[in-house]
Amino acid sequence: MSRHMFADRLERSTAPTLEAPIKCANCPIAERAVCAYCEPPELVELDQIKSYKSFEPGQEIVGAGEESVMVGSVVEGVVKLTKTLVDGRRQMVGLLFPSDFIGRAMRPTVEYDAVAATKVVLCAFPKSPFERLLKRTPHLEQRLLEMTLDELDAAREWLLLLGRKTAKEKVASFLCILAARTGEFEGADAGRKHFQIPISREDMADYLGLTIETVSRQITALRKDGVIEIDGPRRIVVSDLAELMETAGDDAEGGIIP
Amino acid sequence: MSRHMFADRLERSTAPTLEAPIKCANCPIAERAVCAYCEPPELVELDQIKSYKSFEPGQEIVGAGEESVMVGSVVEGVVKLTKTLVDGRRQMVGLLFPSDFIGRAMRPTVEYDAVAATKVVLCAFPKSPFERLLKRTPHLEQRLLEMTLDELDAAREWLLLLGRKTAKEKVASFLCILAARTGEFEGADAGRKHFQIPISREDMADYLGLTIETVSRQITALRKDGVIEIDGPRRIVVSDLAELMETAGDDAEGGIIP
DNA sequence: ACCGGTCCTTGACACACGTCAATGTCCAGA
DNA sequence: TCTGGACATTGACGTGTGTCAAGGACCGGT
Repeated sequence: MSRHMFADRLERSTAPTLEAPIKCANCPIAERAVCAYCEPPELVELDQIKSYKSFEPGQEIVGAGEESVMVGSVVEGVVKLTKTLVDGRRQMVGLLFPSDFIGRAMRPTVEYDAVAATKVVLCAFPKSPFERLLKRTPHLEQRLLEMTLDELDAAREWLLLLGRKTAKEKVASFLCILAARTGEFEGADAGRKHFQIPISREDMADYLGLTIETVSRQITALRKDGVIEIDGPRRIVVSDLAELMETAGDDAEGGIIP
Repeated sequence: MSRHMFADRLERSTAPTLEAPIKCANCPIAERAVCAYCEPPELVELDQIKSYKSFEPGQEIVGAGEESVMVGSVVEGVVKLTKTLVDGRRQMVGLLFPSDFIGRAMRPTVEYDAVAATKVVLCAFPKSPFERLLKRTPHLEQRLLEMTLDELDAAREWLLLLGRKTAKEKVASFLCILAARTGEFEGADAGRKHFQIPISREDMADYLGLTIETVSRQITALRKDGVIEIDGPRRIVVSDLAELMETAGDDAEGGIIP
């Protein structure tokens, strides 16, 4: 995934005239707010205050307790949000993929650490003008509300996972979520699906409330069960998606893959 | 807490004229939307579609998978939101107190069971007219966004609790949260604080991702440590709030009690 | 007062997962 | 090619919490 690939995708497909909406790769905020036919002034303003920011793997984007000054969208890469107890125990509380909203609109401070899990490109807006724009642009506010509701739904599914699932179910659930979120960009044929795990075992452990050793053992167990195949620590082939979902413990019709 | 107490609190303090805002006890939706000075038409409409609904302890308010037809506010009592795995393991994913929003605006179905944990009174609005109103009333939508953001913050703190805290820390954290949410209505003097636990041990276990036996044991342990005193299973006296928060594992300055 | 049910507490034991430690794999840099 | 470090896997063992079971406390109905 080279830098010049990013550059390509970030090119606007059209100029920001009032006649045509702006295309902003993987940034639904800019893309949707920018509707030339209903609110021309906002469109240009939002486009003008946006900027792209890049981060290396492991680099901190913003830390817990800091003042919230930017909001935006993930354009490329994966961002992890984590909370840490005084003695160092860490729990992931958010995992953001391209097109996800990042930042805390309408809140003064950040309550978690946001760290790049891979190379990351953000489409960022300064918080104050974005909020002013938000108040004047109902359909933008509505869009933000919908994204927040999505995150809340995901968080509630996550609570169930952390509180009541076994280690094996946790790992299987995580792979299901990954298959749903990243698999769309990769191969899939008749129940088989292959994709990259974009984060380390340590990050998986922080996501699932486990240790890296347990994560590793459960992945091995799933391989021995014939549910997945492994090609290097980061490359997964799901042999039978239905069986993986069975192992994850959710209802078969449960909406993991919408 | 008698029925006639509810009736008292539900009385409108003023008539719903355009000159004076409506008071709706513990329903910030109706109370805030109803601002006679900025949006008179919405105010009257919101007041006209609202209705009060009562539920007995254990009664289901709405079930997972059902169509979402009502939204509203908790006026009296405590509502639990739970998710259940196919084999019956249950996890609480929300615990609503008076003034909390309940229901799923902008979503077609409900993804969890909502059950009255105590006697409950809701201030309810039919979903469709409420949503239409929402789109025409930016400050109402903004209010809903803020409440959703609050819930998301609480959910993230909850993820940390479920994923990384010990049983003792979980129970202590829960008591801290209760002290913050219900203690305001009860006694408090110089570090000491007493309040009722409004839910059963089973509900606590579902909240904390534990079994009732472990919850019971940890409460006993906290009592033996001298952190709390017990007067019947539902009545708690926090001897030293600072020490309880210490036991909960959060940073001392961490914002459990805002 | 007595009974039955529900809720809570306490104890003995089991096991899933954490902890500690060793080994393997891969890759960048010398 | 060798080496050091980061990351992942595997094994042996310990422990926190679940499971199973018994008993206590309370409450409403008869």
